Amino acid sequence: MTSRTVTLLDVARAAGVSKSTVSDALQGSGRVAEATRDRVRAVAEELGYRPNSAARRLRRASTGAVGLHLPATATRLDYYMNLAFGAVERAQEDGLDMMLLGPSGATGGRIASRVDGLLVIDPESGDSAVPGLLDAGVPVVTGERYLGPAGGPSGAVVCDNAASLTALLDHVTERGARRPAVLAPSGSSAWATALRATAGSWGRARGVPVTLRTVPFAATPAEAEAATRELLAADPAVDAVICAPDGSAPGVLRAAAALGRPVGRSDGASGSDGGSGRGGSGEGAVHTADESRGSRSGHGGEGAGPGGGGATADGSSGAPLLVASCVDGTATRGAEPPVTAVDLRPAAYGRACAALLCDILAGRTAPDTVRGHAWSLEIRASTGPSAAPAGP
Amino acid sequence: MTSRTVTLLDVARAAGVSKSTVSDALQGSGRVAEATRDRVRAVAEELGYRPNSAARRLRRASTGAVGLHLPATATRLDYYMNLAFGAVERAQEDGLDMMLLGPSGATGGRIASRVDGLLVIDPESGDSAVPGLLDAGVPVVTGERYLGPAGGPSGAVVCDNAASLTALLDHVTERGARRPAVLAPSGSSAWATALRATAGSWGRARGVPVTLRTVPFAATPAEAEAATRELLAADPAVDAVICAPDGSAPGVLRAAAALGRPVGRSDGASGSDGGSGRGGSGEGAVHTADESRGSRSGHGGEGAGPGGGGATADGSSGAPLLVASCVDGTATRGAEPPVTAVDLRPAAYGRACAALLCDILAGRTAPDTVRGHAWSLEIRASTGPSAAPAGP
DNA sequence: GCGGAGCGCCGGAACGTTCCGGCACTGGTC
DNA sequence: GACCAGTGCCGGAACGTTCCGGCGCTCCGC
Repeated sequence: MTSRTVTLLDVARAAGVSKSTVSDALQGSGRVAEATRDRVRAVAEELGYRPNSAARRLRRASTGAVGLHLPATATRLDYYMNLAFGAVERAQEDGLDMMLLGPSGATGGRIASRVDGLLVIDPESGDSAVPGLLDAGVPVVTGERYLGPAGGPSGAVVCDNAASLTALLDHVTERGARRPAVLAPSGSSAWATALRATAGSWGRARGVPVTLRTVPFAATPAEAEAATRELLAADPAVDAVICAPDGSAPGVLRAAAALGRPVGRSDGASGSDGGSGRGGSGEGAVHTADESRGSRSGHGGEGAGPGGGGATADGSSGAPLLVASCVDGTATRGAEPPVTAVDLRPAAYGRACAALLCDILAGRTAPDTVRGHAWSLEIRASTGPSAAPAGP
Repeated sequence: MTSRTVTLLDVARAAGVSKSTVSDALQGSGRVAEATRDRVRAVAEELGYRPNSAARRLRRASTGAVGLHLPATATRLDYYMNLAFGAVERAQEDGLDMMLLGPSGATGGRIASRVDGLLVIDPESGDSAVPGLLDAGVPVVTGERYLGPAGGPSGAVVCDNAASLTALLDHVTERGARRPAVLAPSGSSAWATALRATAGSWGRARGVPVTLRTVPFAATPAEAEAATRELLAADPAVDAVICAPDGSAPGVLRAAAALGRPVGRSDGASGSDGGSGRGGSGEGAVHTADESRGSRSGHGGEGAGPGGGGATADGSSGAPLLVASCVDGTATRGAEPPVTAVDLRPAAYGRACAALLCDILAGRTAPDTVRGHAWSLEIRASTGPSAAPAGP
């Protein structure tokens, strides 16, 4: 309160050494006797010395901060919130601050002077801020690859989205689905692109018709519901819906309910408990409602051909529907029934991105390193009896 | 690429003036002839001069950045994501960067040297990071008041939570509810505290028993569901549930469904459309079930003893239930039926907080200014026929 | 006893900016 | 014609740190 701030020089005078020695002692660098080092540390502590970061940065020519860019459409998705906090936490371990960059990214030109590196998550080639970020002159790590015209070399942390969708498709097939459909995200992000491609290739490889339908990158439940309704109206033989966007799975469930399609595997003889006391989300809820709907099988989605013919003519109304999502989150975990999903582990993903950037900045790894990030399949009631009853 | 960075001195030499003149010319300060100013500007532009922020900050003793602290439990809530982006956007307008502070806030002591001001959102007295932030020595603006031991003076942007819950209670009463219940958040945030207090005082003032039940600050749908089940089991006469936490409303709806309580107003003679074609979430779902409800007004109160005695013994099962939420968001908008909620307008709230901080930093307003933030009540199907049919 | 190696510490010199005092010059006034 | 006010520009001095070269001292080997 009295004196403004306490500087290196103050500590030096108090400790009876020069400012260089104080700097060396506190930084751990240079050659300083252990006794001196301890004394300086004690004095600094006592005086409440805090290094002036602006001065340090000026001298060291590094800002001590990294920037974080998220997709503009992200504001609805808790996925990115978790990712951001994971990244912050990891960056902090390396003493780096995290600047949250606005979606506009209008500060493109001068961003390089304020951060040492950049984290660009799910870059979309449609995002006008991205190119400026990619060659801002600082190391960049992208979360998922950038598919637009490349700038300078940049690291990346990628998920094997083809594998995860494949796992999902394999899973529902194993659980009895014969005609899966995929609600794939639009847009040009690597994630969206990979999912659309995989939906097609998986079907061709397995000889199974996969209905592909495109929905917005950050589709709302209502949009997913509408898409599902249209999907099922066009082809009632569809017996599994894998919906990609975060948070939209409840819409699929609602559509299923409205159309009288029970969700989950039919043979899962889970006694419908009549609300047994407290706690965890019971399974119940899904009960048939057999109206005979006009069950004409129109010519379906854009990707798929006319699909596997005949056989499904009708009578499939009321048939069970398996539901799964490509992104786990509050919505899938909390849905009724809980929805099988690929857990991308966003916090860990954020950590991984930050870790790679830290490693690059510290020179511990090459600036164009690409690392993978593991996902896991969370099997829940929406694709059959879950492995373990979900605890509270 | 050739020469490293272009400095003020480079511009000065190129323009044939001194560095002071360049500085004055570009900053708009000082006395510089208009012709010189233009020339310097042109040269700077041509050379691609970017001021070194570290040097500027060192000299000016300001960092050009503000910190943002969010509740540790926030990672699930898109509310805070929206708020954060609103704040970033506003700060950017004043040329300020936004640093995302980790939930741990372990960097407490030295934070003052890295930011010019702090935004602390929904500070909870249980959050150990908050006190350190509040007297970090820089101006602080809190989103909602901090109820713990106060540090230095700080500005605040507050919502009238008492008024919004009152509006909600008034609304459900007007729509026929006689025994509302509130699922109020635990914890010591101003928001939670106000809601708990208002639930009690509103009931006392109106002579209406209000059942108060506490749920976690960031309750999951499952937790809200369990709470609602217990609530309705203990007192089936409850005919409206107002659930506070963001994202948890679907749980209330599920509990209602499981207990056979239709959601919405019974008299809302909305022709039950049989799923008319495409798009928007239909209203459906609400169908009468006119049993005579026991309409006695027990002595409610927050403590809620064993609940209103007799009279409600039974028979009220199947009576309609009104549902509303204190926080609007994806979950309430996308629910089936859509849930009436108080829209706190998080992005605007974030903007308002940032705006106040900017004003304080710029000396445009006193450091302990308190401003209000307006909310709006979004009436939807869960409390009766919505005013306007929800568009897509 | 003397040269050299190495250890411990020190004194500047940057880093790029802003700000303050001051200098030269112009033009008006008594 | 001398003085004064005002304008336009400049030079240096900070801001607080890190880094580099160097200086004295101790200790060892021959």
